[in-house]
Amino acid sequence: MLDQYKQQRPYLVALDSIIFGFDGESLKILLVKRGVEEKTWSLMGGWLQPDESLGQAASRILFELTGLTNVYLEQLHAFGEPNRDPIVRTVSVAYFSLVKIADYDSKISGDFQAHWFSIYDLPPLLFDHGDMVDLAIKRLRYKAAQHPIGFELLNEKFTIPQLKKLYDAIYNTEFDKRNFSRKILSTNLLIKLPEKQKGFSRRGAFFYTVDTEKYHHVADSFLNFIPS
Amino acid sequence: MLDQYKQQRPYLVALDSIIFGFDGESLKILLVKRGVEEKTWSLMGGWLQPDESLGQAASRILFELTGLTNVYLEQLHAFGEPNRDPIVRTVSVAYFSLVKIADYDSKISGDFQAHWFSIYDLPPLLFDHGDMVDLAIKRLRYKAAQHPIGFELLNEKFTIPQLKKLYDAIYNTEFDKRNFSRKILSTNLLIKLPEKQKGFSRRGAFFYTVDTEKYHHVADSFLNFIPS
DNA sequence: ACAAAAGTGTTCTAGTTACACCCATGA
DNA sequence: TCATGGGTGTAACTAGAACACTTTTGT
Repeated sequence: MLDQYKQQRPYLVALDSIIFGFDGESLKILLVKRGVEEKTWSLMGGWLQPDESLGQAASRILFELTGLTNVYLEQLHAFGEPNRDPIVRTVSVAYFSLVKIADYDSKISGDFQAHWFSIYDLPPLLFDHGDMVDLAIKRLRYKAAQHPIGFELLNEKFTIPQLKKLYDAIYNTEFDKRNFSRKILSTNLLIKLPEKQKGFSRRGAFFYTVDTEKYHHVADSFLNFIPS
Repeated sequence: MLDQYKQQRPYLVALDSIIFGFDGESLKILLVKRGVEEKTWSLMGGWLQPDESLGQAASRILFELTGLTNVYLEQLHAFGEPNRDPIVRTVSVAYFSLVKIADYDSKISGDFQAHWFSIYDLPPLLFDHGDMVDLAIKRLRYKAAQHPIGFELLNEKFTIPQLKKLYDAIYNTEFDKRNFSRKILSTNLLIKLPEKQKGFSRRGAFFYTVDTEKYHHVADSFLNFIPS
């Protein structure tokens, strides 16, 4: 190995994931109580292994703790304050993830205590995980305003009122349902299904599904997605 | 140290900066030829030291190589493919920086060969630095569309035509000067100075300067900043 | 007086907002 | 039949796009 490399100090590299879910009413984050600090809630996290990329590591850790695969996962920010982990200096790369809460299997996390918390009512968090969450919420709002990523938090089939509730929850406001549905439908990203949702309202709302073809194709070209 | 930590492998952590500058005509990036790979152009980079945060390290490295302080520096993305550096596994956190090209002192980089390249005419780059640059350009476009960060690339005093040329260069297009100046001035972020630029055109264009007070205040609240 | 860049105004269009009533259905 | 949530239309306003002529001044 070259001198230039030998002189350098290595550091532990961790991955932490902010996992967003939506239960139909409010926007939630999945937190766990784990190892070192059993008394404090923290994000789901783990260590980078020698044979994997950062994204692969985040994805693996998410799978190990939740059983979920094929979820929306995006790098958020690297955190590296010298003392962010008081035991050993660790650089943590935070990811944020959007999951379909119904697909999450709570048995998987096994020895961990895991719980979904409303983003408006979070407990104190380990290390700088609170900063990570704050940034993730900001990023979600920023991003969801311009790209229709909200679908990632809903089931395959969903209704317009459900989607509106999700956006209401993300922005902690109430959008106008007429403008909302007009704007959403004008993207032409939704396919109306013949079935209606039963049981929730008397009339029942039509189910829609995402035109995944178009969705992935245009995913990068959106601006100004929030309705009034 | 706890077992959980001991079992983990540490990695080298590097910082690499994509440094944007604008010479009045085209948008440029500062590249160097350095140590290991003397034949290949690369981004300015260095190693994370034990006592500094990621941002501090990026800032220090930028200073050491360019003499610049107080520049716009923003974290871009962490890159961690297992073999991105074929010699030793290294995680690199990329930053992007906007500097006033006139302030850059080429003598500082000393033993390094350093050169400004047009973003539309870049040489092959070391490791995954090409990916970093691509992402940085994308981010600059995305960001400059919504936040008036363009000022960071110009001198204290600048003219509207200069600012338009900068935006033309960023987006590789030509904006309409009437719409451009209307939109820029409508932000109320510019203060018109009594002096005119001499020597470039016969008539001379008025200088403006940024109302830094307002600028920093509203920096986070901009959307839809690109004129037609 | 002319060349070269600076500066400025208007019309048209498209998108956003605000707002209220009828519909379908199960109980 | 009535209560509940689902679904839709229109008018006013605002922002963006397209477009051309006049002004200043050094040579």
